[in-house]
Parts: sequence; C-alpha cells; structure tokens
Amino acid sequence: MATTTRSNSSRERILESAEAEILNKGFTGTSIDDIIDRASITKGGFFYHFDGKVGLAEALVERYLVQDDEIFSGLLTEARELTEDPLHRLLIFLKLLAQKFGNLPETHPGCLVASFTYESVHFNDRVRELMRTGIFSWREMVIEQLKEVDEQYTMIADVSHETLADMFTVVIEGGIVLARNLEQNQLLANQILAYRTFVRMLYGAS
Amino acid sequence: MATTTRSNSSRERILESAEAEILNKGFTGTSIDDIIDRASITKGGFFYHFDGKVGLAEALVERYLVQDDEIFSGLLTEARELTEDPLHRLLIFLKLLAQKFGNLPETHPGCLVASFTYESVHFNDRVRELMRTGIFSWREMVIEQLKEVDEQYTMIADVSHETLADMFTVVIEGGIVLARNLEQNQLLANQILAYRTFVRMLYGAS
DNA sequence: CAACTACTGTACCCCGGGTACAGCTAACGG
DNA sequence: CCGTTAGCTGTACCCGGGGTACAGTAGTTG
Repeated sequence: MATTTRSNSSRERILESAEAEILNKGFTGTSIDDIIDRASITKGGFFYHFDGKVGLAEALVERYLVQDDEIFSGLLTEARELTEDPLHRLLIFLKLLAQKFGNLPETHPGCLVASFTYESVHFNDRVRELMRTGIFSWREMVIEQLKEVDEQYTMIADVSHETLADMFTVVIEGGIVLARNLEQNQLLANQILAYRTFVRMLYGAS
Repeated sequence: MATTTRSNSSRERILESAEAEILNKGFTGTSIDDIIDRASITKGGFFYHFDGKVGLAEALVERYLVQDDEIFSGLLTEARELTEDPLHRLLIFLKLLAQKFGNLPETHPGCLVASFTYESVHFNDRVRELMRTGIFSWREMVIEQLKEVDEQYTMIADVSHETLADMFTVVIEGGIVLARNLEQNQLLANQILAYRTFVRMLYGAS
C-alpha cells in the first residue's frame, strides 16, 4: 500500500479545494463542480476518490483534525523549548498562536467544525462523531497543560479545568466569526490574548 | 400603513419557519419548499412577501437583530432593577443570561449571524452589512456598561473595552458551537459564567 | 359595492447537483 | 513485454430547487 502510483496528489488537491470552497460557501452551497474545477479533475475522478459528497465530508473533517493537531503540537513544542515552567509555557503557546493568527495575510479561512455545525443534518453519524472528537481533543490538549500548571500554581477563582479548556476553543471559534465579518484578523488575535490574560490572572501571575 | 388586514401572521410564520430550518440545515441547504411546508403557505404566497431567497435572508437578519436586542435589553432592565452598582449590574446581567441559556429545554438553536458567516458569498452587501451592524451593536451594548463601570472601578489589567466587549459575543458564538455539538446547554452557560468571572477579576471584585 | 390586500393553485422553465458507468492509459509486477 | 490494476476521463441521465407568471378568490376596508 506504500505505492500510490502517479498521483495520490489528486485526492489531496480535491480535499484542499473542497475545504477552501466550503469555508466560503458552506457545504451545501458548494457544488461538486466548484470543487473539481478548482482541483482540475473531472467528476468521474472525484467519485473515484470519494463516496459522494458525504464521503468527502468525512475525509475533510479527518484531515482537518490531523492538520489542526499538527499546528497546535508544533506551537506547543516551540513553547516547551522556551521554558520549563508549565504556566509560562501555556502563556507562550497562547501568545504564539495569537501572533500566528494575527499575522495571516488574509482573514482566517474559518473552522470546518464550526461551519459544519450549522449544517449538521446533511451529514452522517460518522461526521458528527468526528466533529465531537475534535472538540474533545482540543479540550484535552488544554486540560493536560492546566494539570501541569496546577502542580506548581494555585488557581485563585473557581473555574473548572474543563470550562477553562473549552474556553480556548470557544474563543477561537467565536473569534473567527467576528474576525471574518469585520475582516480583521487582529480581533481574533486580541481575543486569544484576552483569554491569555484570563489564564494569567487565574493563576495570579503578574 | 398601520393596517395589516387579516394576516401579516403569514409573513411572520414564514420568517419563524425559515429561521428554524436554516439554523439546522444552513441557508443553501434549506429549500423554499422546506420553509413553505412548515409555514403552511404556498410558493406564490412566499414570493408575494419576499423578493426571492436573498430577500428572505435580509428580512431574517433584520428580525433576528431586533429580537436579540429585545432579549438583551430585557435582561439588562431586570439587572438594573436589582442594583445601582454598574459592575454588579453587569455581573447580574451575565448571570441571568447564563441561567436563561442553561435552562433552555433543547440545545440552543444557534445564531443566524454565525450561520450566515460561513455562507456569506450567497448573500448581498445589505445582508453582510446587517451582520456587521449586529456585531457592532452587541459590542456597543457591553462597552456602554464597561464605561459606567470604569467610573467607579479600576481595571487591574490591560484589556481594551472593545476586546472585552467583543469577548461577550465571542463566548456566546463559540459557546453555541460547542454546546450544539455536544448537545449540552450547560456548556454555553458555563462559558458565560467564566466570562463573568473574568470581568469580575479584571475589576478586582471579590 | 368597489377596490385592494393577501393570498392559493397551477403550470412551467432552466440549471446544476448527484449518480452511474463504460472506456482509456500510464505504471508496475511478474 | 504483456496482463492487471490504479487512476482517472467523458458522457449520459434524472430529479429537485430556484425562480417566474398569472389567473382566480376570499376577506377587509373605505
């Protein structure tokens, strides 16, 4: 299975095109023709790779979660190299993320999970399950950090790890919506930095 | 123009049905037939009231912003009756909102502005302008509160009024996405309460 | 009672999304 | 060097949705 003959890039090109189109037009609002034109492939080729449009949706979410994980892991590693302190590591991670989002050349393309949330009836259980998986994995990523922080710091207000961790995702999802409407990436960055301030204050760091 | 003869309720019924359908299926994913079936009206009747689907979208956002404003104004008035202190008023408002959302019988139906954000290309400038208007009005509502708070309290960290006000909307938009996916309204309530904790800490209130 | 509002019902067009499948071709394995 | 297979292309088809166009009708108001 290690071989993929001459292409395999076709499949990837379809996914790439589909994601870009869908984040602008929505899933139902994106036609297969839109996608295949952009990906320079034919309709037949599309159906060779995917089991219809819902099959494409499955592959898209899977891919999205993997890519997202890579981005977060990368920034987390970067932060880990800069400090041993778990709180500062988390704060650096958030600052790096804010910078990354604030410096995007265009407005943030959007989150596939959020997009699909408002069209969820068109998918199957597998897609909906994958979306939940994504939300849980983002939650767990932050909770892991918070656990380490709690070994050395004390939270000065009562916010559960789960809620504080979810707030990370919430701020990004909500921030994207506002940033896209106002065409202002800095708004998204500012929201992440505000969340960062909240975390910092909760642990009484100056 | 004060008269609306026997009905006018038809137009309202269409808007009601359309909003409900669209929040589940997305705008493009909702057919006019879906809407008119639910509203018990005919296609001719639909086109009598609206200038096509995009015309409906305009009316929907207009209506949504008015209704939303009424809800927020109502809770704000309620909070105003309970205290004179601007900070506590804001904190009570947030608690009331969290309670309202947490006690919904079903998962929160969703925000039309967020839904439309991921399908924005299908609308016209007027709709997109209305969406921005909504975001600005939510921002202004909170900024007004913060200004009054600042007359009596001092913020102990540097978060701009604009960013803190936007965070209100951000937390709701993001909270809705997570709450819908996990079918758990309390998550949305918890996010609003976490935001409330943040505001409280920023002003050094115990 | 005339005129108007607020519809219903029907009939129709066109486009494009979704599907199916038959055929071609480059590459690889034996 | 030839058969098989992955990776497509091309074509043909159906149906549903958006949108239009009226013609008719039943209350409502002046």
